[in-house]
Amino acid sequence: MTIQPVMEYNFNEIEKKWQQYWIDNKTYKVTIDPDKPKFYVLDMFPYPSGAGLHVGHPLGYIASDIYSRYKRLNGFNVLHPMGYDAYGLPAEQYAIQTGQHPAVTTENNIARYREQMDKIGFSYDWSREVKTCDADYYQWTQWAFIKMFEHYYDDDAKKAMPIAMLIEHFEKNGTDGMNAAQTEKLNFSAHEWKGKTEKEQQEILLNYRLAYLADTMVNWCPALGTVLANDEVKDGFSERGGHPVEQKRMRQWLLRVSAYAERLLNGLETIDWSDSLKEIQRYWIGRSEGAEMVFPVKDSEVEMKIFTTRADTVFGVTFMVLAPESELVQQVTRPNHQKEVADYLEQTKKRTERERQAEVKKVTGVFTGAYAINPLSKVEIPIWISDYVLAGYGTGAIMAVPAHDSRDFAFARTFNLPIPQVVVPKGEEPADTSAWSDSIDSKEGTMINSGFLDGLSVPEAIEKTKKHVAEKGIGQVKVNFRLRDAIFSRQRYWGEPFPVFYKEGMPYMLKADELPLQLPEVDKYLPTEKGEPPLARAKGWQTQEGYPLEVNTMPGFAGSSAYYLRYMDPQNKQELVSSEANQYWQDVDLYIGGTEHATGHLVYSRFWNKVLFDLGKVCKDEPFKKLVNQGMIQGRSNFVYRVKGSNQFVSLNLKDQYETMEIHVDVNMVHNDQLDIEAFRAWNPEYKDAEFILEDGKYFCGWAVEKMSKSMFNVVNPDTIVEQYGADTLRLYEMFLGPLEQSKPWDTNGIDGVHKFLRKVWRLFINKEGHLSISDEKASPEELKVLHRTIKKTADDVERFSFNTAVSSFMICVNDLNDLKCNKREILEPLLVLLAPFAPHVTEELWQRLGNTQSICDAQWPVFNAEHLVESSILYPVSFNGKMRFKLELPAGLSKAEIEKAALQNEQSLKWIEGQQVKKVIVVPGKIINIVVG
RNA sequence: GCCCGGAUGGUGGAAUUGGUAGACACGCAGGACUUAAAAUCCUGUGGCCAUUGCGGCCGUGCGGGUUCAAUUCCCGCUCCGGGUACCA
Repeated sequence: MTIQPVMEYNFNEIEKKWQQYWIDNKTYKVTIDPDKPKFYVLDMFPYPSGAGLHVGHPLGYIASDIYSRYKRLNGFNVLHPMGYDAYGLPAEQYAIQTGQHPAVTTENNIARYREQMDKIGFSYDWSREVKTCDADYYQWTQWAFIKMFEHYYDDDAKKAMPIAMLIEHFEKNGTDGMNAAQTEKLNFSAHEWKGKTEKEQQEILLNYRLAYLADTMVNWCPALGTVLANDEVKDGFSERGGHPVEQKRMRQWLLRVSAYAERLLNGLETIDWSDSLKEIQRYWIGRSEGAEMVFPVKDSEVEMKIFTTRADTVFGVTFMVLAPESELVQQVTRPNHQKEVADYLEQTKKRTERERQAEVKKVTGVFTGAYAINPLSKVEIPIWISDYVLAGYGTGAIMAVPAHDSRDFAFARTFNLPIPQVVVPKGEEPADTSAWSDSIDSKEGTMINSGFLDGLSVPEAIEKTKKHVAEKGIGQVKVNFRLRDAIFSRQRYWGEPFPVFYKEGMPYMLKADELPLQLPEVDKYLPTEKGEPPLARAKGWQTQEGYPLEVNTMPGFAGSSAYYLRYMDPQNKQELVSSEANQYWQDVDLYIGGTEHATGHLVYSRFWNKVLFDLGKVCKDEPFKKLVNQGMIQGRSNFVYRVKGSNQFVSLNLKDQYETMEIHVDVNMVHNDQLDIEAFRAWNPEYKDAEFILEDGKYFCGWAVEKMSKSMFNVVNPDTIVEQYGADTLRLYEMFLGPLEQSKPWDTNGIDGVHKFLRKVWRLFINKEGHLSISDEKASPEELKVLHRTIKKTADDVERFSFNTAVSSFMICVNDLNDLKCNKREILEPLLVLLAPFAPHVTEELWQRLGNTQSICDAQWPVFNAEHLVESSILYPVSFNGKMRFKLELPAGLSKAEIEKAALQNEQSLKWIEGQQVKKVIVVPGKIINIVVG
């Protein structure tokens, strides 16, 4: 590194100085101030991993920091906090391997994260820091869980209600007239309810509570020794670690997220998130409107209830299919088919989730020997069992329409079932289905072979069938959701303990004054010999009365579901957040984070918030008003080319002359794709005596975009950049790299450009001797135009999160001021304010040198004055047939006709018109002139 | 398979409502300053043709279309990235 002369821009010294100043003066501490409008800017808080921050993490933090500072300069009281999602699997895995307490490693990692963040100059109010593993914080996670246990969802009121009201209802009317979200449909009278034991009653109530215990099929990950939520599983493997996941039946805590499906869906209409993110959530929630229809089973009392979105195709049904797990399987199977069915069930049970995923195309199934009766056509149709029907969706049973559903089609072909066509696409004739290789689309077309529906269009037929079915009492219109309840138990140590104890095997909640229930110490972070979770190892893990405490812990998303509320009032000992603080800060105005949380955190926290909203604890139904996704920073790897069988390395453009091997090199010893040969020799003893075949005395490396990871040697640390170029350069460069939302590789090739820019800024103020050289002369119209153009552009760009173009506009401005040799205070002082959100350190320094005694954070955003941009003349591009040919300077304010006349009379136009006729002239005043000839 | 994004010079990218394609920056080439280097500054830089000046033609993944005018709108395709996957 070169040594900076004193008078030059010395970023190391400046940044240290101002970071200390901000701490000493509590510059970023924020309190409730009713005289100012609030603005809440939030980053998704990080999980503090052992690897520290790499250069990709701060991308969103820098963007949100710029926005926060910008809002503050515009007079807002800005809440901009940060904390840590401190519970998680990696710390626990590390603890299992090393025996070190996860609290210790987590604390170390947090310290490292903090140190790295501090070097970048963020404007976080650290006095509001939240760590999810602090008892002071997780007390409120436990509290919220108790509230969920104590409430159920009323489908009529469309909100959460106290469970006491449900009990009251049961005592008066039983289940009659009650409309609550539930796991299983129950029917009992008030008399029956009163006749039950407490244990039985408690079991029944679990069917309704928002937090409940139930036997369910869970995603069990043997390698991690725990269950996982749906969003933690990708393609049959755990998202963290990539271990296989299988289905297993277990008694677990769940959150009744599905009760809020409709509200979670509708809420999306009211918030400003990207369309793609909303689309992901819509799909995940998966609303579908259809009909529930009843098919009687022949020679039996049993009725099969099915769900379909295409009731109109009911005349095309040739068989029924039950999910293997369906309760009806036992009821309908005929004695002479018992063995085949039992064999099939055994066989499907053995197939893991992974195999089912991998063999989607493999069709399996078994006939039950029973027949159902089509309620419309009265035709008898066979009932089959197949694992392509899911127990968890709809009713676990379907009516199969093979001609118009590809899965039903494949099944019918495999088992030789009839395939009658019932919908004919527009402009086509009925076809011979035996010639088809797949089902045909039936979203549009005309009904055939469908009794009273014949000749109707698909939408007409759907309506008519629904009506018919409702009138005849065969079924009802029904809405189904794909969204599942969230499994909330983890068989792990490093998470929030449940505030739960057991009496006669039934769960009960601790009292509010018994919280927090602290995470106990254990001798090992492993399951017990009996296979119980690690907390079962804790000594005295029971209540004072001796009741055993829950041994599962909460999942990762528990702690992140309400942290944004805690930041509003982080030290409150009485409540999660006071109503005063909540009324003032309300909700998050801007949330920045990665799109990977689309189906996890961003669903759970919306759910959690809605529950608290229903309980009157928070004032907003939706927690995150606007959300911006930052793109991922990918790695950019560098390669050297070793000549095979030698210790010789050949530069990129000469490598084709040799037989070479591509080897990853650490990108930190490559600059602009040029290898630092000395660093390379020192990197690894193997390369100590390496020889090089150079181009023009330089060694050029090849490159590729890959994941940022240690093994590719392409991890870049923000601290390295800060040391070399300064935090202000890092901030500007990360923004300059491209649009915030776009994923892009980290590439330092352009960083010199932004660093050079900051030095140019410095020199506008400071002369070669290192003294302030500033003039109080009145600014020229030209200088004012440059400034005001930049004020407008910067504000517009920041408002629409186009930070890369904002940086460009600063560069243009500084280049222009350089050309004008401008060193006037009237111009340079406001310019500093514009730049302050992007480069807070250097602007503070120059601001102070200009004689200001207050931090630039509290300056005022300059007022834009359009008058300075008024032009007396306009340089018109003149096009012929749409092609720009020359430019014509005309006075501003001419009429269309005058502009047209001037353009046609111009000497240069004659050449382009020559020999042709002017057919038309288009004039857009202030923009363009287009002359059509031919 | 389905849904959503994207594709612009050697590179990152700009063009906000259909109106001058390539702003800004990197890299590269040449020059100034210097004993030399670094730093700094100046000039050029989409491709092809012409180069004596002017200039001309092509060009925003590919093929069509709408329009006076298309990177921008419409139709059909290719490739890349993300989400999701038996959801009836």
